[in-house]
Amino acid sequence: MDADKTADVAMRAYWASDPTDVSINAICERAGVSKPALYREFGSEDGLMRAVLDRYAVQVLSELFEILQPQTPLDQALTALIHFASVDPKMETGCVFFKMRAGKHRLGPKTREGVNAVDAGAVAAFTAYLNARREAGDWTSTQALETVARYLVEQIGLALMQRAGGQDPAQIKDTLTMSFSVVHGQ
Amino acid sequence: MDADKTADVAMRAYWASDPTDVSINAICERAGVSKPALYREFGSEDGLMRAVLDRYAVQVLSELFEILQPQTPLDQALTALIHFASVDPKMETGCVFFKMRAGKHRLGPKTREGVNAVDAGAVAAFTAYLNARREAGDWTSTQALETVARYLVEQIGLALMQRAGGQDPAQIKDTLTMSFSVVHGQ
DNA sequence: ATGATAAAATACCACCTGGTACGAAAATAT
DNA sequence: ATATTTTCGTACCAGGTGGTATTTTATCAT
Repeated sequence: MDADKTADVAMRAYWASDPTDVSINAICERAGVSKPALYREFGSEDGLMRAVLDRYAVQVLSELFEILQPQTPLDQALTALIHFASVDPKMETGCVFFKMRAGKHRLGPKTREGVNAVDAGAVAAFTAYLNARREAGDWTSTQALETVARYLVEQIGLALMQRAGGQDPAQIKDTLTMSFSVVHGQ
Repeated sequence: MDADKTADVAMRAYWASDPTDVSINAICERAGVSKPALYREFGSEDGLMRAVLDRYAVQVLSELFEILQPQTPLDQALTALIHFASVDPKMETGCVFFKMRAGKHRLGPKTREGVNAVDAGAVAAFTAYLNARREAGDWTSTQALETVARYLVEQIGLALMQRAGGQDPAQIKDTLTMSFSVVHGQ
C-alpha cells in the first residue's frame, strides 16, 4: 500500500474537480488501492482530506508564500501574485485549499481545522510581509495591516475560484489587477 | 398541491444552506408535499431549481437592481450596494444566485442556463448604470465599462459568499469597501 | 348509490455514498 | 516444512439520492 501515491492521486482528483465531488471509491479506483487499505492508512475520508491538504500546503501553497520574501518590493510581489493566481497554468483548475474553504460546511472536523490553520497562516504571512514593506518605506498606507492582508487573501481566493469555474483568465487578471490597485507600492 | 408554497419552501431551504445540499426528499417533507406531486409540477430537480432561481431573481435580486437607477449618484449607489451585500440581515446566509453560480458544475442544464442569464443580466445592468453615470459626468474613469461592471458583480458575489460562510460582517464590509474604493464617484 | 375518471400518495426502483466484517493470502518465526 | 502473525481485498452493510410504477383516494356523471 503506497500511501504517498494514494495521497497524490487524491490531491490531483480534488484539485481537478472538487474535494466534495470526489468519492472515496473513485480515489481507490484511480490509485489502484482497495478501500480497506485506504481506511487503514487514513482512518476516514476526513483523515484523507486533511492529509491531502497538508501535502498540498507544502507542495503548492509554499510557492505562493515564497513570493512574500520581506525584501521583495511590493509592486513586484503583487505582480507575481497576480500571475500566480490568474495566469499560471499550474492553477488552471483553481486551488485545493480555497475549494475546501468554499465548501467548509461539508468538511469533517480535521480537515476544517486544517483549513482554518492554512487560512490563518496565509493572513499571518501577508501581514508579516506588509509590515516588512512598511518598514522599508515601500508601503505608506495607514490602513490596518491585517485588514489589507485579509483583503489580499480574499482577492487571490476569488481569482482562484474563478479559475476553477472556467472563467476567462484575461478577465480574471483584469479583476484581480483592479482589486490590487488599491494597494500601491512606491 | 400548492406550487407557490413548494417553490417558496425550496427557495428558503436553498438560501439557508446550499442548493446542492438540499435534497428533494427534504423539500417535500418541509413543504408537506409528496414527491410525485413535486415531480408532476416541476418535472425534475433541475426544473425545481430553475423555478426557484427565477422566483428568487424577481423577489430578491430585483432589490439589488433597483439600486442602479440611472440618476442615482455613483457614491450613493456603491454605499447602498455595500450595505446590501455585507450588512443587510436579509442576506445573512448569502445569495441563492451566487451559491448556484459557485456550484455551477453540479447544476442541471436548465438551472445552469438560468444562472448564465442572471449573470449576464447583472453585468448588463451594471454596465448600463455606469454608462449613465459617465454621461452624467459622475464617473470619469477611462476603463472599459464592462470590465468595471464585471468587477463590481464579482466583488458583490465575493461578499455574499463570505456571508454564506459565516464570516464577520464587519470584515466583509471592510473588504468590499476597499475593493469598491477603486471606483470613485466625483 | 354506483360506475367511470382524474388526482394523489405509498411503496418501490437502481444507484451511489462512506465505512467495515471476515476470509484469504503472504510473510515471518520456529 | 509447519505454525503464527500480519497484511490485504472481496463482499457486504445501512442509509440516502433522484426518480417512478402502482395502488389508493377522491371527484363527478349518471
